[in-house]
Amino acid sequence: MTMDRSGSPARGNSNDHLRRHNLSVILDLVHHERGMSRSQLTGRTGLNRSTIGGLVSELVDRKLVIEEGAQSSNQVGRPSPMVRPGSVPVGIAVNPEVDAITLGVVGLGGVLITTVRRSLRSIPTAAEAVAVAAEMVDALRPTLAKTHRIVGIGAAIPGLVRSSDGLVRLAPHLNWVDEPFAALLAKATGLSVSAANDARLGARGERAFGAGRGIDDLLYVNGGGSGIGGGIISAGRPLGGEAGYAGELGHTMVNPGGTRCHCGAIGCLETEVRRDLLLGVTGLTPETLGRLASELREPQNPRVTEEVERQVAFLATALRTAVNLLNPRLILLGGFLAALHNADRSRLGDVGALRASAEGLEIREAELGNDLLMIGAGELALECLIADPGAFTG
Amino acid sequence: MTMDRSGSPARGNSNDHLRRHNLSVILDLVHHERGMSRSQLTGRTGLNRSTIGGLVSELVDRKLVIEEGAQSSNQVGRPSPMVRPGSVPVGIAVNPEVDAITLGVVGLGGVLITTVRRSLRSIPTAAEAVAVAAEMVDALRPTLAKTHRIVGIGAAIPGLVRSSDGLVRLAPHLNWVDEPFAALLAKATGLSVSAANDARLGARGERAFGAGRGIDDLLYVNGGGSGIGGGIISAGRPLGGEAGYAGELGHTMVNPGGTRCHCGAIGCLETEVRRDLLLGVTGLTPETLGRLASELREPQNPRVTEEVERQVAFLATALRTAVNLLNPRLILLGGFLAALHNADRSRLGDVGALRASAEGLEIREAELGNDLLMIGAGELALECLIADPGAFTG
DNA sequence: GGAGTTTGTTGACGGAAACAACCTATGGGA
DNA sequence: TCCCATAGGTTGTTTCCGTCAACAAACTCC
Repeated sequence: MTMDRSGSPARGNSNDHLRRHNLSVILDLVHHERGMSRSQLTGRTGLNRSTIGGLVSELVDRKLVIEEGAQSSNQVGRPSPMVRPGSVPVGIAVNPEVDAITLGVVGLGGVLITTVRRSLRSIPTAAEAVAVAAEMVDALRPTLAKTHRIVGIGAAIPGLVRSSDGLVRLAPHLNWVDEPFAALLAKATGLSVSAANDARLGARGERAFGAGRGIDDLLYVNGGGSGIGGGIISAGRPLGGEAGYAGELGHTMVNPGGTRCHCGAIGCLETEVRRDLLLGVTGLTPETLGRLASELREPQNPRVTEEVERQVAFLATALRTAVNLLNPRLILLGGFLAALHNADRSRLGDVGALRASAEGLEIREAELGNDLLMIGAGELALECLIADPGAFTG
Repeated sequence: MTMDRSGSPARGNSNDHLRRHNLSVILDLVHHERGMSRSQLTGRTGLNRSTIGGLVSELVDRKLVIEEGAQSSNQVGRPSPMVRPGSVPVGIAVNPEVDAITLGVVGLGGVLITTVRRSLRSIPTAAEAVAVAAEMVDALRPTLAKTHRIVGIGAAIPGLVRSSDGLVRLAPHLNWVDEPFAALLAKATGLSVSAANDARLGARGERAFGAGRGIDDLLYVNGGGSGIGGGIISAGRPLGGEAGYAGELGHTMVNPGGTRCHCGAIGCLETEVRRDLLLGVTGLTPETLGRLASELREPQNPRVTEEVERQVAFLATALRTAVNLLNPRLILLGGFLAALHNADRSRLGDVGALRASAEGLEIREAELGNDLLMIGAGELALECLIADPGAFTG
């Protein structure tokens, strides 16, 4: 509405923005809490209850929320009806990987409605991935059309993604360099597409609906077969940095005498702390990955203990640096890092950061598991809806 | 600014907040740009010119801004009057150090009006520092009372400060542990006091009025006689983390074979990159510090070159980690780190971060020099005024 | 069943900004 | 010098939105 010619965003607020903001705040609360009573909404927003009434009924008209009959709540006074996320608007999550493309349909409240996975014979080019994803979206459309409306697409990419336009700068394992994935997918589907790094979206997912709920400053670190990624939430917001590349904890230097990383540096966290080394000493394979946590916790072999200690020490070093730099309240570990943490909680319990920075710190394992990327990417897809519910008409 | 808090506090916005927000936006623009014409204000805020007229005249009435006669501006059309920061409201900056306490009077627009420094014979306890600072404030009061009004106090502390209440958790060189400095000073002066780490305020100062103007993602790193501190600005906001301790870049691990740091870890940046070592090889003393930059740039002695190379390599390692983690657009180096940078720009020109993260990166020297802490702390003192100009009456 | 409590509903009220005219002020270029 | 483009001032109207107060509804406890 109020666009600005000088580049920087307009910062004034008109009456129009006020309503939009309030609608957004309410929808955001209902979405993230998966339902709140009207009286809770008045308490949380500080708005008058008649105002809440008006705003909620607008959201109901737009089919963004539904009102349920009041529940018996053992409290005196008139019971307040529950406002729950509506099921009409959905976002589509897309996650291209080396051997498959996964799609998810995600509704408000972080509900993963459907997941579809298509295996691939070879590593897809960006164009191929777009074609397959678009085809999968088209296949979903007839079913969805009956009861849902697609708001947009969020893509979780295993690589560096420029946030401004969804350009994939580098996805090493897909062999993508400077591929305009989001733009291509938008053109192929006619939907608005946002893309971001998978670990960054993992952080969003855990913060919104996982182990990081309600925590404003957290760090999510994920260990996968191809490396270590991270995502930072600061003051309740995802921290992207200048272009969206922030969070690359895997390239923290932890061992100057280590091996050279594909990034050019030596002794990065992800060259020292590696899943394949753990699989090697435990005799597991990517197929039997599920047993990794228990094998590490009850090692059958001194070499396992040794390797766990080695990797945990490096992980602790990297986390120490991150804690000193970011002062998070919570660190969430995902993938094989969760297994490492599980195996040696004592060592990771105190990473040795500055006492003040560390004293409020908790280190836990991520919660959302396999659904995490779908939920995080869905969050990205639904973001613009929540920012401006007024633009949506069910 | 005051609008979006994604935490639990009330997040709704009433009509009242709207006016407050708009006043705040305008005052913020005028403050940080040190003056804008009314037509520029309409452009930047997107508000109607009659609205701007009303808001500006309220700010004029409150003596927060003044309007100057229009300037001749090579443009056709009626010239627009300049709106400049008013000189009435001032903040007081306080900086306790081991050998002195410095006070500054800072006005809107980041103008440092006065500086007063009182030397100390010995390292002050917190109580002593509070007493001296309060005395100095009282000495300033009669003069200031004629033409100014004190809005509050901002303190720059060489240590870890809890942002919620200004408790100094640890200031190693002052030997302070858990001293409620802000609360004590507030009680002694009757003014509202905020406190923060000095490097964090340096980052704010440079971002507001120094080399970081207009840059939303930057990292400021300062090297002093007692160590290395840092401050992060992310998405235009100071990054504090859970309790305000974020930014401790000095404790990034850069050398596992290094010496033990007072923080307990080994090989921290600040144990390897040290001003005293540079002074040692150049034969300078803290008193002749001014010549450090030139001595490093034109080394008279191979040992200087060697030490510079050693330190620059460690600094580059720490910056690499920070760039990968934060993806800033700008790194500003202050103190002796600026001299190091000056001595070996080529090495620091590319710290070896991920290509995408590094490509938009610039490394420069800080600009504000001696006034930096005063300006940063003044910014802190004036913060609540700018957030809610309606509460101020000249 | 009545008292007390909490909450939704309704309509009047006031604040704030947009918008529309219309006029004035100022400076550049033809 | 005149005309035009830009910008501010003033006044009124319109629109939107949140608050407020009074009332109605629904539940608990005695």
